[in-house]
Amino acid sequence: MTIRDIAQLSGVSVSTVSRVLNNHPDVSEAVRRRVLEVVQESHYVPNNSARDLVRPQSDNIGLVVRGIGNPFFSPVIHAIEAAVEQAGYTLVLHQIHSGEDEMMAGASLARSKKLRGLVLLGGCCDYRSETIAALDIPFVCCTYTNSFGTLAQDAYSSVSIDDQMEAYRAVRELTARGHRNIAVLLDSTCDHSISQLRYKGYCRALEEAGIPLDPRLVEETGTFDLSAAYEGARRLLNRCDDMTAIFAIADSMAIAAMKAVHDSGRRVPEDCSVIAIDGIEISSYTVPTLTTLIQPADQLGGEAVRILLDMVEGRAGNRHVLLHTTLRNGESVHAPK
Amino acid sequence: MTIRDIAQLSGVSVSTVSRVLNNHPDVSEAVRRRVLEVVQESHYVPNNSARDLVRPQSDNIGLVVRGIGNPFFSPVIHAIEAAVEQAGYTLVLHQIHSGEDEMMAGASLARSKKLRGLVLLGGCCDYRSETIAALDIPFVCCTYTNSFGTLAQDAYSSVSIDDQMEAYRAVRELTARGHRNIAVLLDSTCDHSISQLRYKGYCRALEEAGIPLDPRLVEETGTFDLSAAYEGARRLLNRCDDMTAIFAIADSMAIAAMKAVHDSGRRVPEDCSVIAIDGIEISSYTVPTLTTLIQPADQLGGEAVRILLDMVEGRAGNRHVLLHTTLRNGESVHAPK
DNA sequence: AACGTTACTGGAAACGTTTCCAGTAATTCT
DNA sequence: AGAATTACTGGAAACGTTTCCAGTAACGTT
Repeated sequence: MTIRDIAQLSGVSVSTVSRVLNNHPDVSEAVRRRVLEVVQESHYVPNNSARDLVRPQSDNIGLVVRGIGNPFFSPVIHAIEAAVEQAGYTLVLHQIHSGEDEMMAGASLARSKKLRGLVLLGGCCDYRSETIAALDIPFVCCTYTNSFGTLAQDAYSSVSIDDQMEAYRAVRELTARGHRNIAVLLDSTCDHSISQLRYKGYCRALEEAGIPLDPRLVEETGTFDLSAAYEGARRLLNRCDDMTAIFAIADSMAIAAMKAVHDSGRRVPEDCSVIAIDGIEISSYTVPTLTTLIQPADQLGGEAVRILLDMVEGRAGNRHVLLHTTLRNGESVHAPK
Repeated sequence: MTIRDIAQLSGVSVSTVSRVLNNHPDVSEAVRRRVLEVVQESHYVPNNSARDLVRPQSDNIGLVVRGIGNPFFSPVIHAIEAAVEQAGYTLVLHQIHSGEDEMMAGASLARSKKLRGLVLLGGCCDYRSETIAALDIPFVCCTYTNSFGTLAQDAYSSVSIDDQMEAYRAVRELTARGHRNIAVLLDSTCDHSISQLRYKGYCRALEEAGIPLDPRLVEETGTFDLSAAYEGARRLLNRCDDMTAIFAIADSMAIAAMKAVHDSGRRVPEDCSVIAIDGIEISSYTVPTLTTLIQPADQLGGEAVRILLDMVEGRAGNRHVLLHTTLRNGESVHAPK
């Protein structure tokens, strides 16, 4: 079933059918109705490949995400999709796995799907100029900042929270209450990641409170899943019985950590406070509820798309936007005994 | 940058470049290397649209999922993607929202992307023969059974747990321990859904235990999110102070329910037991851990793809597979006081 | 030496659209 | 009435691939 069949069936030319399908003005009402009718009853859907092939540019926006399963990403992806659709574009979603390079995946996707722009979600940000050059469409990084200075900042956009600063704020919630033996639970799925930035914030907060950095209190899990976080927290609990608080760099890790605290016979928050950054839905339904800095997920996704489309449609150049978290005062933080 | 440029740059014809790119045998080693080299350094990626357009059939398998955010789907999607990729196909993921008809979305996707087969995840299963006919490629439904008899069973495949039976098993865990005032927490995002099947299992278990069905103990939430489940559980708790157990039809709802129980001043499981079906990762990190029937998510996804590819490649016809859950004995179930 | 194979390569058609250009009929203007 | 405009329609090229077919050169065989 092609456009030619439709043309034949409705007794008009191929061009006319095309015009009807694309809402071009120059077609009579009678013909338009007739064609639409035929289209309807023959279940015809235009072949997207042919369409994309001939159009000078597609309406495709790519989203490359590392780990769709990450619960924090759910609302972000949702917001991105909504914004993209609302603007009349189509979202092409591509997941990448631990080994892959998201930049390469993005470049490949961009060429093969003729993308207008690209959103990168949850990647490692160790891009170099050559890599960026390989990708010659506008792109925006979501959920991490470039604070390492190795990137060509003016070649792309970003929108994220200030990971280092927010981590600093989180840890200050603890130091302000008098905690001094504060552990940090990191993940290390990639080198220059969010994890490192948040770790820096942790260090700064300690330093400012005059607390020396104690390597025993730093725990880095190899993979990003709950069992790894749980085991990490267990090691911390075994190693440091003077620890009074844990800063986890993600809500999901914090949930695992709270469980580990509980299983060790201690209580959250009386014996050990837990704080995190993210604000996923489920963390306000745990017992106790998690105290965390909520990332504005909707805004993150929405803003990312807005910035990207500004670039795509030539309204504005690239820019870097920082959003702020809001503290949710749950039940998992307390002054130390 | 097209295949013609590559041909020019490497001094061979377009056909030859194509052959190199598609690993056809009839090309000399020297030429192959030369072409590959040029491809490499010019970052050339074939245009997928053109490719799909000309090939008699694509390598695309579609996945239409209702609510990517559902945590239970994460491992299923992961398994599906892995299996599809492993078989040399490409997964095209499409999310649909509450209002949309997944069958129509699937049909549209199928035509426009030239899909070889389709996986439907988490939809409502109110298909009629006409609708199925509109989609003329093999498809497999994942995560729900057809127990309503309204479907043309031999027109498609399915793989899922026996929702009614497993719900029955879950509730029997409660009746066997002596519970008699057992509530059920349903969602109602679509009419003929998993929810209804699990509800039937609940009814059967009660009947078998000689417990009359009490409508006060049936709570149906409008939407599928944690806050709705939480509110539903709260209503139950307010309404029935003789209730000693809750059967939630999904882990995530159960987590919200446990929170509601806790917030009402009662304890899980001493005052109120909670059991569910799903087995998402996080539900074994709650306090207390959730007792639930674990669905074999990996197997579900893997089997779905296997069945689908059997149909696509003509190795076998359609079939309906039922998988079994395994009980995870958590801490959320106890005998009533 | 002529021939059939084999190994490789190039030309060209085809896939299903969109869009530019040209053409026709109807309508309005002078 | 004729010219100019308008409203609509059809033809054909183009998009970037793959693949069929034909062609050439080198090689072994009789």
